[in-house]
Amino acid sequence: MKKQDETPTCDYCFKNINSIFRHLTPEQMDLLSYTTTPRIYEKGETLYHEGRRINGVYCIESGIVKIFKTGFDGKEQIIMFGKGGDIIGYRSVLANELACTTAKIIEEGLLCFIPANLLLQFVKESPGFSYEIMKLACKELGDANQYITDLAQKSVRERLAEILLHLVEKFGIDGENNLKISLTREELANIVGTATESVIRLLSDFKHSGLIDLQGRKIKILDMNGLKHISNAFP
Amino acid sequence: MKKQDETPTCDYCFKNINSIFRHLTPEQMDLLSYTTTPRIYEKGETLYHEGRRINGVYCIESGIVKIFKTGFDGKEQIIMFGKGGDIIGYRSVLANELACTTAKIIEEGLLCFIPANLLLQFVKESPGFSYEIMKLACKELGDANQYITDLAQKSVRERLAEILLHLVEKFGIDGENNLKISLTREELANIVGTATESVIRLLSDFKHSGLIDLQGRKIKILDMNGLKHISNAFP
DNA sequence: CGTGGGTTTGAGTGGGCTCAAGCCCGGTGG
DNA sequence: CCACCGGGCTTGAGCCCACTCAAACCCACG
Repeated sequence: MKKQDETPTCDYCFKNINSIFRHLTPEQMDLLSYTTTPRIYEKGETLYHEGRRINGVYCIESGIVKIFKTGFDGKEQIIMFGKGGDIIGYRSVLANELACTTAKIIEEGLLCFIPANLLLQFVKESPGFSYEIMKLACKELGDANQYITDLAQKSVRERLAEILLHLVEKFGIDGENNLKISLTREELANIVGTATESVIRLLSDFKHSGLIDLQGRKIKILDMNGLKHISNAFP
Repeated sequence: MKKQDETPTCDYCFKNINSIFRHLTPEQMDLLSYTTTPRIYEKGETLYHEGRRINGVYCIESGIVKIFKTGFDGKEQIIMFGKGGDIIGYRSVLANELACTTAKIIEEGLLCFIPANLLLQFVKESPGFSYEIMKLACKELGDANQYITDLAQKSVRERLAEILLHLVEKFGIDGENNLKISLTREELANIVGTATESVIRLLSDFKHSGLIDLQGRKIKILDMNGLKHISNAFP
């Protein structure tokens, strides 16, 4: 929560070995650093709104962003989370469509905004960058297809177990096996695609089966293999 | 069903104004025509298998391809259909992963196979082509996100109505308002993500409500607006 | 010490699944 | 030509998962 005095930098985003920007030339990197201004975004801030125009993408240096669609009756469906190193919003910019999701900060962090024209310039100029973005989209598409199948065919119980494992994979666990991301029960329900009460009952069920332990929002993972078994995934 | 004597060509795929190949140079187009050999694929043939390596993509000149994942218990989940002008399999080739879906012909037609290295060469050489593929992936990603939300939040009834409208949009209707794609009840169920019996009951329900008419596999669309209303989509 | 957001628990219900049987129709072989 | 077969389609019965509604609890915070 304490404010940082030093000028924030986007080293993790831009210069990391796995960064999608790693194929840019030094000149392009300079342009990127020059054009973008990283800043701290606080919990609850909205980066972009479903259905509105989006004139750039966000690169996440730290923090967590939830990306969701709003259904017919106003219920959120969480599509994915973004964390350090991720780039979000590129779908709508590249497809030149209105945003199909809303992005909201759920854990404060440093992000930087990259204007659409700069992104498009890099796409045109750099086949390497272009290819990275393409791979990213294809990867997400594969994940989406998997989730469609799960939603269509698996029970809520299976899906919840699977989601817990996905969260472990993406955000990791601390020294005491606690999941590093903190979500409300409702948010969990909005990932799994079920009612809040169902998540509560199933979590409590998992706890009594010795698979997890619960302390408020902290979820301690006790038996990964048990969860894998329930999820019917992760072969 | 009658065999064609003339050499098949891929004009629709390659030279159409909306083709993703439209930004290729004449030399690249020649290379494409020279390298690929279009052929008729018959109903039931499998283009590629989920979980196996895929060493190229398919361009559909005519016919219909169903693309599906196989769930834990062997049930198919249809992810999308491909028709004339579509290109399929690029996801796995570009992400350099095993195929995440299976592709099977459900209506015979002319397709041509484009080897992975040729595709990748074009991606590297032609920013225009690269951008087209990127847009395609982004478009599909948007559709996938929408379907995730629908599966998670809508009833089977709503989803079935929506799927019927999607099929009208993609495949059109003939002079008598019959849907131009012919699917088994089971296939319909495998799109919607439900049991075959549920589809049958709901179709019969829609028929009694005057929304559609049924003659074997033919589905006649009588009331688009009624379907829209039920689907809670298409604003 | 109230207030409100999040969480938990219980009761009741119904959408949609499973299982089972029968029907329809085109194909096949005696 | 007819009997048989099999795949797809339809209908019915029963059940259970998961949703809804309602009430109470917890706890951080002003």
